[in-house]
Amino acid sequence: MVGTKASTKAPPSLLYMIKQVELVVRSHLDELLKPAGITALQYTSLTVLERHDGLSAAQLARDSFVTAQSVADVVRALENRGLVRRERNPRNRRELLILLTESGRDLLARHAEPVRELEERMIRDLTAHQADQFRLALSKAWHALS
Amino acid sequence: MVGTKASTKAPPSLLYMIKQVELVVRSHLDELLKPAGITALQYTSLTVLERHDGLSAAQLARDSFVTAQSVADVVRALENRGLVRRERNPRNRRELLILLTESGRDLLARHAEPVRELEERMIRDLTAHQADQFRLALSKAWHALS
DNA sequence: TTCAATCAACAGGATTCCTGTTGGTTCGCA
DNA sequence: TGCGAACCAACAGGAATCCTGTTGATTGAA
Repeated sequence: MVGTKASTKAPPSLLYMIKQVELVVRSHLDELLKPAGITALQYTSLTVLERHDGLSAAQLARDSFVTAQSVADVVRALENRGLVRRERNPRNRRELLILLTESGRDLLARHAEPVRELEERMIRDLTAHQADQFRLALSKAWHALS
Repeated sequence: MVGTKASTKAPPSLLYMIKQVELVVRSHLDELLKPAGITALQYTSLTVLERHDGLSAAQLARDSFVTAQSVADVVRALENRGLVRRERNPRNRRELLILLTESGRDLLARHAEPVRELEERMIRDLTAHQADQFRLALSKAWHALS
């Protein structure tokens, strides 16, 4: 992070620091996931589906502050790799539900531990209480802008 | 953030929460910057140059955990818009220094206040102390992964 | 001087994101 | 009942962001 070191100027903004942390996380995730042939964004989408299997692309888009079209690009990539499949919602024929496949669940299981270790490394210099406060601050920041 | 509400499942990971906050920040920034015709990423690059005018693309790349080639794409866009110019480093003829133009400084000045308001809105539900701790946690997280 | 490291640039391609449009589905309301 | 508003997926097309691999120039150190 340029500007971290001693300087007479103002500290970097919180907005900038969040971006920098997200950036370094993504670079580690991409490295971790390279053997699996998927990007950090694709992996993140899979973890969302792990929590909420059977979301529609429109729901996923609203959650992600991007357009449905952008989500469709990611979902198509995941579908081509056989990690998700799509199925018409029987209760609402407009919607196509996105569902994890066995292969998708396998991929998530294979990477759960390395990703957990990455997160532990990120907060290794925080106490348990500080980590809780960090989580709380992120949650409040997200709510304030949503 | 899907999964924020009551659920029997585990809470979303910190890695995920960071991404979500960065995402919602970027969407607000993009909205803010749309009239200026630049993206959130391009604006962020400009603010880095505001702090450290005359960086080389290679330095910028190392700071951003992306390749020099990716940085070059952003810099080219900024150069085409007349917001930065490039100039051979007289002390090291390999390097091309990236410098803000008057137009670039104007753009930064025009948007400083709205961006500051966005950041204030983000932390409106945090006390001053909590905001400081938030900043500290982000800094420690960044260092732990760099 | 020679060799490794560094830097910018080019080619080429994948991914992520957008706007705008079309057509099908659902739902409320006249 | 039917009709319009809202919603959903998909297509076309394009911009922005990222990558690998390569080339050539410059630098600095052995």
